[in-house]
Amino acid sequence: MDVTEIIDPLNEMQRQAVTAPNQPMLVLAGAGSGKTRVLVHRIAWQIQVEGLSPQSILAVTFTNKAAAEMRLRIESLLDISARAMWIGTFHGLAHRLLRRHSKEAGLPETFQVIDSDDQYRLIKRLLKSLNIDDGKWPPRQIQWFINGQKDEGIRAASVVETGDLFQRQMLLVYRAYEEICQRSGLVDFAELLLKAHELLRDNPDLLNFYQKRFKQVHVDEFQDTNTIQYAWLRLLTQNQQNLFVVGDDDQSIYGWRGAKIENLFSFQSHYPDHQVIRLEQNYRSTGNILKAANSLIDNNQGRMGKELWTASGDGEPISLYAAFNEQDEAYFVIERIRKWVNEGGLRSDVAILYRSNAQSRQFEEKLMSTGMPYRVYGGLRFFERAEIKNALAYLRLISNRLDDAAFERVINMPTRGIGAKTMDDIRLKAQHTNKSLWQAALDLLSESAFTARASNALQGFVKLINDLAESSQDLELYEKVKSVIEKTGLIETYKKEKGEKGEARVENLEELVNAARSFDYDQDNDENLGELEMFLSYAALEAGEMQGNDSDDCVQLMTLHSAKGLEFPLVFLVGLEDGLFPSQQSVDDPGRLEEERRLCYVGMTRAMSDLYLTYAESRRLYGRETIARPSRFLREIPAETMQEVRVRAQVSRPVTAGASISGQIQQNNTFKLGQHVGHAKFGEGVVLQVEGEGAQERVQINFRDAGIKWLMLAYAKLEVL
DNA sequence: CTCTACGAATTTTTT
DNA sequence: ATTCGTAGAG
Repeated sequence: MDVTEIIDPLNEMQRQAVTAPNQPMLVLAGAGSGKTRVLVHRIAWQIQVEGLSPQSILAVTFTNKAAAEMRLRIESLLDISARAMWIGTFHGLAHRLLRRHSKEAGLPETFQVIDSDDQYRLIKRLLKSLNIDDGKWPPRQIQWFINGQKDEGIRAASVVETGDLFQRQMLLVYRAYEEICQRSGLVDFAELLLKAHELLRDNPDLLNFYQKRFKQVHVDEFQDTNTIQYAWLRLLTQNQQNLFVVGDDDQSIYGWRGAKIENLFSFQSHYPDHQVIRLEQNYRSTGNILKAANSLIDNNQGRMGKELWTASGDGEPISLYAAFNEQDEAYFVIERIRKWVNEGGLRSDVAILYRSNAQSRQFEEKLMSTGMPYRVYGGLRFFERAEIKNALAYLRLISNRLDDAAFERVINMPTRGIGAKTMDDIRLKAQHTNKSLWQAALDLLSESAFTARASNALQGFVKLINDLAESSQDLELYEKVKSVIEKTGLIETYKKEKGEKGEARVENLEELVNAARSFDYDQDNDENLGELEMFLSYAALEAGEMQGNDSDDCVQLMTLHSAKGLEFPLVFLVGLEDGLFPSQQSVDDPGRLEEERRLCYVGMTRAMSDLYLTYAESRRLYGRETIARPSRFLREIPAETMQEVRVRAQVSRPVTAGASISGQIQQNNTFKLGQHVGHAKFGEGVVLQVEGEGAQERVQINFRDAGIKWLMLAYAKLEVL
């Protein structure tokens, strides 16, 4: 292969990064500057030119999606299989290490990965068994504490005690939690990273082996690494100084979950011989958008310094729309999307970005009633659905009877007459004898400690699990899954469940069988573990996307956080109000405010050619009408890049769904949004909405004294003030 | 065990 | 407003 293929598509700075000699490298890659391209080409360069073998390449990302994309692009560039390379998420690679060296890591060979929901339930149950009031000590907070400590690399045993009551309580649970996980063979996400770090730290031979094996270590989105992830990277690269990281301090938006933007600075002192390369040429957005984004982010302190520029022109100005309320905001956005589509634009090229999920609703309703296809990113993923997790819990229990989390989950699902009392007895026994719930249940059964009824029910359950384990022993994976959802009565229960919900659940369970059928076992077969166990790990580590409506041409709705890394020709950044964005909880803390600003920066730089910023003067939030001021971020954007859209003068909206589908209806011109009116009985008020036409026309009015009312225009005698 | 009612909370999310 | 979880009744 010709080296020009690797080099030619790169600009000068990218080329410098790709072809740099082996030394620590920090590539500060602005939004849209070709960061993934640099990583991919760098790896290709090392294989093609430096002669590294694929197995000496390690590349770490944060999401499975990013890892998959990188792998794909390397394969298509080099036209070789990237299978031998270690490309994956921090968690995925940590998992692989722990599977290979479970003994050295002090884990049972069959350990299983639990997701945050499992973790939450486990903690909740733990509190109950420790007799801790979960009202006073919210499980969420404890989960937060435990994960926070683990992210910092701190074990319960090594927490520095302050004598603080709060801390003492947290620590108590942390210790108990560690114990129960160890006993049940369960590993949570943070534990994967922590254990992987300890594994290398405490086993010099292993560390040495991997240090030698990985000639180059690449990290994507380095600004998002937390303490333990960076520590792990340092262990691997401290001898060979072969760490190549790509990141952007201006796009660090995960500080709230432990990401340490400081790692970017630490890198420079930990690797004194490093080289820094800045990628500032942007290939995505127009000049106006970049100018605006640059000015905004310039308000942050202590940046590493970077200014995006583009070789293409200024483009259209950014549009700013001041909506009357959140309804008006949604209507405005959807009108503009319709216009875009009418002019031949693709819906899938349009994104509506918001700060919090609750904001999607307004847009969904209006999109739905307009009949415009859309897709909301972010809800429950496939493997996180309750029915799926129930089925998986059965499989887990079959694989490992010590799995207390799975036991608790399915002991009475579907209901089989094992109630709270029986469970309490089992928990108590387990706690006293320091055994698993399963063993405790067996012990209690042999002691005939239950009423006949409870005893029967419990025996039935024990037999069910044992029989399932035995009968499915030699079955194909998908047959195992099938047999589980049928013989446990799970699918039967959901079939009886009324309505669409039950139907959807049955479908999901059937889909689970399909997922098992198409599970690619060979790929991960190097980890001497059963197929079922690998499938379960896969389910936990890769929760799977939502239903794949990818083929349809849909408007994309998502939070700003989930938009990172994506780009769209037309972007609506909505809800730009103080208190909403930046969120109320951040406005008083300069650090958090800066993170919000970076979030805004990320949002703006998603736009390729057209960017709309909108805010509502009044918004219904948590059931209350609130008056908001435009976001402070708007004032940080230069006026010459922006153009205010005024539609209220000509168009009276919102319009109802039916009306807007039928198209160009004539609206009355008397009662526009925001119009002050008087009513004989209700007094003075302001028009909020107008809908319907002719005799059906109604207006919604916010009366100063009487509150918000809908009035039929034909009957209500309204007076224009 | 299931159903109803009431109260509390309510940024962001991946693994 | 809405959702979610728990407590108490049936």
